[in-house]
Amino acid sequence: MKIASFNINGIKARADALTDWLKEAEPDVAILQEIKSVDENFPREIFEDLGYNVETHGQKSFNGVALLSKLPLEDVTRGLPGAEGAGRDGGDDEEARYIEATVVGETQALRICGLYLPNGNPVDLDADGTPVPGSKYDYKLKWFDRLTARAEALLAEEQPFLMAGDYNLIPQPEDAKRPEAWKDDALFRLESRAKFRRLTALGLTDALRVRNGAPDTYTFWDYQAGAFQKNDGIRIDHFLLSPQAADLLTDCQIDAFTRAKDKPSDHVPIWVDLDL
DNA sequence: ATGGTGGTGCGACCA
Repeated sequence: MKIASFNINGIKARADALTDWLKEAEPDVAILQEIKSVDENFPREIFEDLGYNVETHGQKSFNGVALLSKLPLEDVTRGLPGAEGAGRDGGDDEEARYIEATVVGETQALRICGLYLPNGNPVDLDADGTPVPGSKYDYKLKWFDRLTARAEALLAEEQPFLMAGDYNLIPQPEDAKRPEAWKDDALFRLESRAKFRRLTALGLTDALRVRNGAPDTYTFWDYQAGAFQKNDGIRIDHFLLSPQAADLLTDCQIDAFTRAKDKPSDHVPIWVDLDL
């Protein structure tokens, strides 16, 4: 089963590019981020015509995640648990960044968690260096904690699951062409990386890291300054697999070719193949 | 490096 993740940076601008890639790559499941659309305006018919079931968790203008699947999507839930009081304004977290569903393979079921982790910039710190409550950076770190809590709950079930999407996180210096340029950025600061490490240390496998240790392997290049042409990229889109899912992993690749086409997203797809 | 580009949706805000 081929499962892909793709931050499309707006469904309106990317409908054609996304359709072309789906026809070429033929994933069984596509986990989408930054649809930048409310549910009612997502052009679901385009993807239903290609044989996909469609589940969205949208929002006006920003964020928004979706799942496309050739197999039925069961037990769909929207939103990361722990939203109560977790918004930046102290209210509930209403940003559409998380969706879960179960797909049933030939031998067993797989829980799929699609996520769009907050960017976290600008980094806003108190005089003593602690993230300012209510700041974007504070929201990112707390969102990481909620994701980790969700992973702990799923791990307790000892079933195959994966958490995939745009983590807005560069795990290691080798995951950036110019790590020094990202030193103080929310995507690479040590506090952010510690959160990611804590999550993976629960026992989750970074699928690309174990399947493909090739250097200069990135999933995002800025639109500016010819970043893609210079391969001045970062690896921030990740597949984290539970132990039971990691046992089924047969491949993990990045479809960087999509970045060279017309009207590309600034991200490219990453996918895994699981033997289920 | 000061967003230099690009998306959403029509004024900013986000990345």
